Amino acid sequence: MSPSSSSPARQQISAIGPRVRFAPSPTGFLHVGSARTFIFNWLYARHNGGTMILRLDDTDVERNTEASVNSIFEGLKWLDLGWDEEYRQSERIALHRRTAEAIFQKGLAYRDFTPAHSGESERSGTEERWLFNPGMRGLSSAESHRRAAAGEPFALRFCVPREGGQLVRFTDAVYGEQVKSAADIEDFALLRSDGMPTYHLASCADDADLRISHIIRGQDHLTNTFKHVLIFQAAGTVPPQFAHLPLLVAPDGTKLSKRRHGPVVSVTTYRDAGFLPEAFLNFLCLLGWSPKNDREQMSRQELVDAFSLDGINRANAVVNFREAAKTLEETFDPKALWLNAEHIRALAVDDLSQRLMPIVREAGFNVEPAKMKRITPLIRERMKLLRDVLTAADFFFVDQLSPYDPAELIPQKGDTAMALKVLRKARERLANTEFAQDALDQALRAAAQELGVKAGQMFQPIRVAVCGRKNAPPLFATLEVLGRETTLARIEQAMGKVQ
RNA sequence: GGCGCUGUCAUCUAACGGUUAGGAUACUGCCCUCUCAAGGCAGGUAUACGGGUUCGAUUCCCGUCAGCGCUACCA
Repeated sequence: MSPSSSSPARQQISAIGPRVRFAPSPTGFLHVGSARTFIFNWLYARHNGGTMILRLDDTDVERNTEASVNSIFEGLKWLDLGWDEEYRQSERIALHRRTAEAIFQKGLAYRDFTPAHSGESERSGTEERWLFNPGMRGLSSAESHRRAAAGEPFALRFCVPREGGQLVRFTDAVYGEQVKSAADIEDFALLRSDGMPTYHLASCADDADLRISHIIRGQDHLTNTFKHVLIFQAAGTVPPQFAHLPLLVAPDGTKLSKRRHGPVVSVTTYRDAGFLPEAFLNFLCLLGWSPKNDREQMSRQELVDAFSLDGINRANAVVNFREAAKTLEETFDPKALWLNAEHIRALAVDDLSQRLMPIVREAGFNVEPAKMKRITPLIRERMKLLRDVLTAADFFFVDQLSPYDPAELIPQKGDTAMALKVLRKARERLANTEFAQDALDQALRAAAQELGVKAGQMFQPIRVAVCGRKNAPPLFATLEVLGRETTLARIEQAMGKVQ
């Protein structure tokens, strides 16, 4: 399950089970849409006992960066799903060229000597649709060879059959039977004029060579698939099975993009905000896929067991995040937050506690793991994000409470006098009560009765004195963890504030 | 513009011709309760529109509208 070291040398190809791949192009950080594609591939592989392959599609030297490669690994590492084989397209260019050459030899591709970025490309500016350049497609082979031999640069284009109303077809596991007239497909490039393979060529050549059995990818490739089928056939291989995934879109319906939508589309944003990888995984799975039994909160293993291509639907799914939200929490899709809270509550206390430690430490608090373990059960039902530990349990970490409004110390339907009376009583009683939940509970309730105030009126001033705010975890458990010394000191301070 | 795909509550989705169109999130109210949460209960909101086919359409067909994707020597 751990990533194999990047040895591009031919690895043992397993003949057992499906072989799927995730093939990102390293032009930015790991996008949530990409992460979901990875996840669906991984789920399919694991459910069917197959092989998960990571392939970096880095043939575009202009735009690929090593920083992007790193950030993709960073995101995938956080997801913690792993893969079985790893390749880099840039190390397999010889294969791509061989494939292109073979297609050319069969007469299924031709040289296009049109200079790159020439006036010709302005065709995209016009409303004209471009299918091919007759002058180049119709070049005699003698002429073609002559110009190539003379060193004139050319791109290699696939010669799409456009006579006789040929149809290109394939079956998509999600979108069903797909048919398109070959006449509607343009003569796409296989090799650039610098000899580098294009995405279409490299991708198909690698898929064939790596014996990929199922291509599971975004629906933005659905139309491209017709070209790919043409390439596979020209290369003399049987196309793999296809399954296209509905796209993830923003609330405005447009494709998720960093430029338009900001950091909410980056996987690391979720990590840094305190999402549990298993919750994030769960959330993404529910976008465009359904187990069909109304299950929502699912563990990694449950997802593997339940996953099936049949459950994938066809309509785009919107990630319901909010741009321009005031708080971090409001930024995320509410369902993602809810699922995260569910997963947090499903975690064992020790486990959660360990995950909380680094966050607390990074925030500058020095807390012993043993103490954290005692705090965790008090706050875990009050967290949506791991980072919430900082606001939910802050008073456990500090020596000195940050300033709060003394008015908060005044109980419901009470006054300053009552607050003072309660605090005084609490100080007295807490000085010689055992600091254990039950004992504290009994002692303070009894004290309330003696004072003739309601339990709530008794507890609130103490809570505010000790936590610095009205809303906090259950009081007795809190006091128990805080201990007598801290509790009494804070009550003392509170008394000073009311006067 | 051409080609392709899609259209069920605000959002994620279920219902493979027959359901009072189900669940979840979010929202509102009530209960529980030492506050806040969590939990329980209850509530409102949906089949884009128009035609067919059928005894019967969310479901099948056609059209309209809308959205998205592709239309690069990007991936």
